[in-house]
Amino acid sequence: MPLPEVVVNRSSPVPLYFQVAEQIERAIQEGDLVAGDRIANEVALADQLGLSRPTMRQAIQMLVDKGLLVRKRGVGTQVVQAPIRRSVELTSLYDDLKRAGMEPATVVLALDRVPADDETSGRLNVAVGAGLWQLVRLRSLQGEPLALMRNYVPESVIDLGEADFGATGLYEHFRANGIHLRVAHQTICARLVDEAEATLLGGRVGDPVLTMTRSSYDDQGRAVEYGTHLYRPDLYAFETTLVDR
Amino acid sequence: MPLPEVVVNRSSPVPLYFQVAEQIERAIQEGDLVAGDRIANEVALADQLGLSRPTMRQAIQMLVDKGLLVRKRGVGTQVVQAPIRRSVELTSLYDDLKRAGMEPATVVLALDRVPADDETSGRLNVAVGAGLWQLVRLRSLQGEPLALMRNYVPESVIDLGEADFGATGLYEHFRANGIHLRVAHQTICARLVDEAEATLLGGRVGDPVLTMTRSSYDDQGRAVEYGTHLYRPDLYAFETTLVDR
DNA sequence: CAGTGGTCTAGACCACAGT
DNA sequence: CTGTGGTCTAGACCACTGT
Repeated sequence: MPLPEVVVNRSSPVPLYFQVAEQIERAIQEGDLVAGDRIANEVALADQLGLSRPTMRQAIQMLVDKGLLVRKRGVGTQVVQAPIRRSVELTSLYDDLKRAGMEPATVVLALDRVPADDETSGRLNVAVGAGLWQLVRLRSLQGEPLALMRNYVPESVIDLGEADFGATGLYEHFRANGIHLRVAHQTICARLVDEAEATLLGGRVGDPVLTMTRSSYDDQGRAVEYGTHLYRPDLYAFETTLVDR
Repeated sequence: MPLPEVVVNRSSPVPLYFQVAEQIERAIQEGDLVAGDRIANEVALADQLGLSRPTMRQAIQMLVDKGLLVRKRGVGTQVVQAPIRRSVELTSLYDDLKRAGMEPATVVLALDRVPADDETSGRLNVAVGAGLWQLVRLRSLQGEPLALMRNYVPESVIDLGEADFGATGLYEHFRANGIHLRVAHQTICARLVDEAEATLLGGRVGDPVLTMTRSSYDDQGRAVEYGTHLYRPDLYAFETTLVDR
């Protein structure tokens, strides 16, 4: 029984390869397929499900890209011997926490318009002096400060004046306004907090912080957001899955 | 001129989609295609190059996955407005530095056999007490300590006793012995160094460090390596490119 | 409406691994 | 040698975007 109970619904708007990948992923997460198991070959699977081989292959490729399966020519496809973790996706911390069922609270420390300086103009591909929204937020989890976030968004991209960032994440606000993020570049490093940061984050001068800077681009390739964030390393870490392609 | 000077060599062993992707990437990096440029549609490109549409599509997909292009249905494919950076790959720091033309020096502080404890056995999917190679290295750049790396490899995977890790990276040693890494899970965080670490890294107690733990899996899905590394944040940062799929 | 990417088919041949 | 994934073809229809 190389792959139990996968069925596809051809009248669903969900792509066939996605349906198949979803069900295989669930089989892995529920233990029907365990680490090291080999699944049937692509041709047999495609035949078994009544799909063409390219479609079946696309389903498997999706899980290879997620780091759940590995393929080896001449051998077959196997489940990776790794504990179950989700891969890093293009979301904000707010999304992360909500998905985990936590209830983060966000305080907006500043929301104003500033001219682009050398740093932000370069990151956002706008002229020096161009109008930017500046958003500074402190995010806490059960009363404990977790992250201090500073974001810049060109005025030409969206009007942030109307948004309530105590209730809505920045990325959620983008999505609701038809801006679809596609690519982001992140740099992660560490340093010590200064006095102002320590006060806000509930620590002392000399505490370490994780720093993350990120530039995000939408589906037109346009830079829409640049952020510099500080995270308390005792409460947050970055997890990534790398896949060799 | 939507896509200048792409030619394919059908007698080359390099896959056609790879040849095409390579040349488009070079066109972007050399400025022949600049941020915001739209390339011709898939059908036209395939026709122009004498390829089938799926092959042309695969070439474009490769660059979308790298974060160089973005696609939008009904609109087209455009170059992302981002400064040129390489995407994170599944390599060691040693590979990174060598590629950058730097000459890192590595000192092996320890190479011995230890029994797996609770932590390492869980990370490597071996029994508690199973034999592991332990490798501790200090990496420096032009005399300046950069990273302190501790790695564990099951004895059942490979014999590390013969290797010279002053001259060869761990990943390079894997490759040379037919072990092909495919997937890795990383966690990045920060803390303060203790006294022993500070001495080795050339700093003082109270300095911040970037921490990274990584588990790597080969093309059979087998856990082959677990490492906990410390990086000096003034000399190193993690860069990642995220792509929404 | 025309143009674009998104999905899907039913084959084919090849390269590599293991027996 | 057999079986596997890797690549490639020449079409097709659909969904979405912007005019």
